[in-house]
Amino acid sequence: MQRTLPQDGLIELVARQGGYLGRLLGAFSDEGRTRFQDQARMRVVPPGTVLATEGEEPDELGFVAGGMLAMSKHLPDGRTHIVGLLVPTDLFGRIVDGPQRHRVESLSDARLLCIRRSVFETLLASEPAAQRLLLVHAHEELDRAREWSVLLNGSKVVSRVAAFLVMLARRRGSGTDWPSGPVQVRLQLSRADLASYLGTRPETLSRAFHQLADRSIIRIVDPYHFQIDDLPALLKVSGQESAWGDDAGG
Amino acid sequence: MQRTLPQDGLIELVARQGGYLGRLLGAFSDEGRTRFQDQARMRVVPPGTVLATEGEEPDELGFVAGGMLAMSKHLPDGRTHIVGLLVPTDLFGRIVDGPQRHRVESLSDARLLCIRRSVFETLLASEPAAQRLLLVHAHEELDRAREWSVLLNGSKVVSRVAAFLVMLARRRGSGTDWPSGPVQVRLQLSRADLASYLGTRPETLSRAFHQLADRSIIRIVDPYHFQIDDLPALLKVSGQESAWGDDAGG
DNA sequence: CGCGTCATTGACCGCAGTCAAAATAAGTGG
DNA sequence: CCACTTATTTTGACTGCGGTCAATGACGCG
Repeated sequence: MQRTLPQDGLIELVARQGGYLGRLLGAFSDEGRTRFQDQARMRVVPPGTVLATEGEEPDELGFVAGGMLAMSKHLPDGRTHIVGLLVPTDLFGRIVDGPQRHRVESLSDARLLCIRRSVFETLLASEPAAQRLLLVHAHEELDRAREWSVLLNGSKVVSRVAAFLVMLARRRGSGTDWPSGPVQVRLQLSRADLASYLGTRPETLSRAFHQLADRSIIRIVDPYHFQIDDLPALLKVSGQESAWGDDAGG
Repeated sequence: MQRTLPQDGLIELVARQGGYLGRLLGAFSDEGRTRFQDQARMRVVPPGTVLATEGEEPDELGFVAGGMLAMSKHLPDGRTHIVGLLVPTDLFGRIVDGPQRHRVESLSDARLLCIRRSVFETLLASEPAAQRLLLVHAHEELDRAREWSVLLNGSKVVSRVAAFLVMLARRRGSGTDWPSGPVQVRLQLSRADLASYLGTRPETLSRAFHQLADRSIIRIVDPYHFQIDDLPALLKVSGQESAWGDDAGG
């Protein structure tokens, strides 16, 4: 069982599939892309692997090529909260100097494209377009984080669950507009992890899911698979209402 | 009553007093600093002034030189939430392209150092150190936003209020360590605004303040002035506990 | 003095956190 | 393949924090 997979093909694949890493590599010069390819290595990790802990200064950063990671913080009372999820093409680890501000841990089996921070930084120094992309991305993340804090704070748990399901569905059908039929989504998190992310408890989560099922909005295939039967209703519950089929004609 | 104040002295003052703008100007070349000084102008605005609304693309960005601004988002149900406060040396407006993601509004009388985005951007293009600072700052903001979402979600309202008071006290006594005596802090927000920021209602806020007063942790001088009588207890309630006098010996 | 604004206080109630237990899924050894 | 253990999800009963509605009090202004 090899831990280091054949790289070149995968990197190209990742670059082609778009997302953050794709755009970043697209902003690179051919030379930079080649150097990145030479220096990066692919890692495969099982669930529960801690990639970085709060306070330490890791010398590697990485892109998620498959699976799901979580960024978590722990409160003084011992509890721990997931402040963000990392999905394929997302970057983790510190781009700028300084200690890690949160723990990074794999929630599922994951494939990671890793590169030494020093290498990445010198590489970046000669790629102004990539630098700018990094800045743009940081601001996008910031906006997302603020929207998330509003969602966590302003709405009931059913709304958060609905919003999360919408997010999964949107990611699945990205690009093409909605076929108005049922769509299956897969949950890659345990109830406990999802609860931590949505700022609630597993028990309350279960109630929210079954409330949506009772209202015929979703169908619970098994604890990790859901079928969305009534997307408009789901959107309404999530509090987003519009902006699905309306702007998907790109 | 002049709306455009004498600039040069003020800019230098702001630069010297440190903070984000100070560091940014410090990273500029002498030439860049001069050009910034030439192009920036000082504005004075009354409370309630809307500097930018969600969706628009403002052609100016600015630094807060005095007073307090709020970044707010409104939910589909009509309610509005303050997602961040801007205090002196903070920057507002979009550095990168794209529409404004939240409304920016003055909560008090405020002095703003404004500059056209295009000017700032061309200025920045020849200042790599400043560019990097911008990236670092964006990531710091991101971490702050995530910490904030944990605070909003994980703790009770008294804890949030306590944390907010600690923040005010920390800002006031910045640099020097704690004299173990009572400290006065001034609130620059209405109860409604603070409630929106802390994710609660004015009524609940009032109860939290008076609960702290009943426990002799603070003294309510008037609705906008508080005296902190027992800082350790306040820290304990806020859920931060440590990290006050311990690391202030720089 | 009357009015409007804002903070405070009180009464009520619903959502969700907590504790506890049952049901289901998943893994282990015979 | 089945008995047994362990982990995870689901259901139930209870409680409390905090949101909501409503009334009172404090303050500033015309």
